[in-house]
Amino acid sequence: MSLSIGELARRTGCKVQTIRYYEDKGLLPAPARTAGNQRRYPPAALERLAFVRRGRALGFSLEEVRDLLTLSDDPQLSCAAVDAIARRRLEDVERRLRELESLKGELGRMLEQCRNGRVADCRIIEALADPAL
Amino acid sequence: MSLSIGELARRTGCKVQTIRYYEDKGLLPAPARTAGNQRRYPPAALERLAFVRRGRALGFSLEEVRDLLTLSDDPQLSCAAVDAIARRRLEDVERRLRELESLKGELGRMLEQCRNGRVADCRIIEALADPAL
DNA sequence: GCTAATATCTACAGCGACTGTAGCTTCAAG
DNA sequence: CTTGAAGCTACAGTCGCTGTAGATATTAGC
Repeated sequence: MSLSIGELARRTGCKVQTIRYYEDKGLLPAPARTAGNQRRYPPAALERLAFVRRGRALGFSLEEVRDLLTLSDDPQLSCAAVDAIARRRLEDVERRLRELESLKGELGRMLEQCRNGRVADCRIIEALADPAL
Repeated sequence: MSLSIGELARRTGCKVQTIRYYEDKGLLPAPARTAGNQRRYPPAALERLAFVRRGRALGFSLEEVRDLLTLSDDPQLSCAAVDAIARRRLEDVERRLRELESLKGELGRMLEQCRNGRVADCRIIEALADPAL
């Protein structure tokens, strides 16, 4: 019926401290407490936390996840705001991809040229020390 | 001849505080000081700092950069260690690239399906709320 | 030489998103 | 009723900076 924080953690693959952290940051509502002050969650908390985790796994910031949660709580709203958040995120991902692609290229070239000799002749060190880069 | 920290910052595109931070973390040697306790750098500091910045731009951690600096300071050593650091970094980049590619795919699919209607019908929110993901 | 503007100094707080720790209290099983 | 696991709060630490406060130093113009 109601879940302890440990149960909730186990079932969502999330650490206990992280759940408390999300509560502190306003992503999860403060749940009921036992007489001894321990948190007891309704089953719906599973879905809420899973939503947060999936959002995080997709790279949304906690703030974006909070916004998405707020939006999802009001189904009458237009979903343009949701679309905008996801679109911004996609642009971030694409920019990061381009950056990483070029890093990959540079690292790859550096490694290819490394003859595994002395540091004195190392192309990797040279590349890092080269003012032209 | 010798550079103030501000000059060094201006010439490397690095913030003054960042330079002090690097010194604190052992990436840059503590420079000479004026009578009034201000840092004065020899010209070689420009190259050292540039090395650090290029390493960071390539995604090496401060610790990796420190290791690379130590290696580059001893040109007699085999550069196998340098190669290993760069190789590990390349693997990180490649892993991250794969992750981002799949995120890009997911975000793209979510956005494609969004009809810009009500939140109630929003595919993005649905995707986040879907326990199957 | 004097003043005022600018630069630098140290020490510390804050970011984001957790994670770990200490020192308790509570809960559940036997 | 005991014991061990789980939970509680509060706080420190991670990484790589960045920003701030309040004091001191340097430099340029007059």
